[in-house]
Amino acid sequence: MNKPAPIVEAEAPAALHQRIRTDIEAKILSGELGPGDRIPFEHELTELYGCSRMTVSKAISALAEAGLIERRRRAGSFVARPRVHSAVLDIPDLRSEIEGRGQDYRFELISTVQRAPDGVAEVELAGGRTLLALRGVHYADARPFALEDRLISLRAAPEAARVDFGEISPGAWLLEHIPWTEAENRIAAMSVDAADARLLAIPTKTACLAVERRTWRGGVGVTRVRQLFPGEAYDLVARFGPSRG
Amino acid sequence: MNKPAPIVEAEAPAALHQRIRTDIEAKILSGELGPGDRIPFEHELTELYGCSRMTVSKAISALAEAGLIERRRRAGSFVARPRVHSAVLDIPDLRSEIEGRGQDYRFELISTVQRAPDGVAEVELAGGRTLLALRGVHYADARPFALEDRLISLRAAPEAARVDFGEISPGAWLLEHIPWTEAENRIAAMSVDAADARLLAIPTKTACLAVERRTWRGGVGVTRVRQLFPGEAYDLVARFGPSRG
DNA sequence: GCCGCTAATATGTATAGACATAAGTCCGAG
DNA sequence: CTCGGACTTATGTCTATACATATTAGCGGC
Repeated sequence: MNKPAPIVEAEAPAALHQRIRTDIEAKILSGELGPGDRIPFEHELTELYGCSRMTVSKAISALAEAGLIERRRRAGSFVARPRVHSAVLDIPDLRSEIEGRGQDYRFELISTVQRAPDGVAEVELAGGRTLLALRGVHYADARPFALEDRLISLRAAPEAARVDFGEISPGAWLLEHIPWTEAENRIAAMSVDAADARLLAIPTKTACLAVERRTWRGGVGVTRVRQLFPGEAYDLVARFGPSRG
Repeated sequence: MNKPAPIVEAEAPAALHQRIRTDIEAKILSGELGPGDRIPFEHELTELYGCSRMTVSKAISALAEAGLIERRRRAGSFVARPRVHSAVLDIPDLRSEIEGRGQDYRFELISTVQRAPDGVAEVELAGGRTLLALRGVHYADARPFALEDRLISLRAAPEAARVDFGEISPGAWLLEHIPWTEAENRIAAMSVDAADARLLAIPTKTACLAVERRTWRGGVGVTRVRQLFPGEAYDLVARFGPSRG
């Protein structure tokens, strides 16, 4: 869990535009250039590095796209000030997550029904058709790891009606057959009720991490899934740096 | 909380390289081009769009950097297959988050001590010096919103010893004075103990979302903060699309 | 068949020049 | 003094060209 101090300043990227980019990036990250400071004009960097403006521009544009700097015509390029703490969150596929720990993975289907929509999210998912509703438990070795409640749109994935989700977990099947292009994740904490607690083999009212994910493919709702993780057993790790802009 | 179906195909970005980029992106997101498929060679796109290779290259390189496609010399460019569910998580500044909801923000400092390190994370943070330890509550209007436990490295931020954190919340002060360049966030669920519950004005053992963040600046530990949110009152939202690679 | 050389090919990087566009500056007309 | 328009400047986009580099196909010799 320790963080190795990154070696900075040492590497010399082969490509010049990348060197320019990392040079400036280093100046910003080290604090030598603070938010609001102007970085040198393109024509100054052109002289400094003895290269053409395209090369400099490529470097600075990349930084701009990464949100580190802000470019303003006629004025110059400025170090952006960080706004929100933003991080990349990996929400792993449960099977690979569990097998990556050297444990056996198993998905046990508890129930599966087809039903008409009866809620806002359901209506949007269904698009006038019925929905597939699944409930199951992901196991790591013999221990319940997560409880999953899932709705699948039979409009987006008609084949889902004929799949045996006792064989393959719905997440894995969907990723293979109806990959999503947009997603929204919500993360909250909640106490498990008696029924869920029994399925997870934990005491009632244990604090659990609830992850709800809704996915779309080209604007059409594909699935909505709620996964409940016993709080002590699991945590999500998000890595990385500041978003600016 | 509804998701408006994105209008695709309609917009025509001013810049040609962006149009090429969004064209290909659309083909990938719509599924017309699946993982592993080869996209047209640069020279083909050059003809298709009637432009120079630089322009095409810029578009494809951007897609490659975004992880949507993979480029292989001599072979061509291929649609990358998505690997993990990855999303951008916004962890907002609490003040702006609360004020953005039209509520009053207030930070109340409960205690502040300087102490020598006594744990792994603490030792790394301290770097042989003492640490500043803070405890406080973020309020939205008159209601407790989050409980914060924070360690600040006096090596990375010696000025912190002289700051009145009753006036400005530590997070805001740090962001202003010692911005971080790397961070690690952990998210878990837990039941509050009696002392924390009293500070948050909630029943003991309520499920809470626990967010722990450690930040560094150029490899030097800056701060470690644990924030406890009453589970019902708050959730984190992560947006966006698949990470590939 | 296997090794190593050569040739072909697609991408990677860079250049110099051109014109477009947005946004300040400055000055003159009213 | 203020409102517009002309000028200036820095970035934004694009071209045509050149050479570098990685990877594969194919061929010749053993």
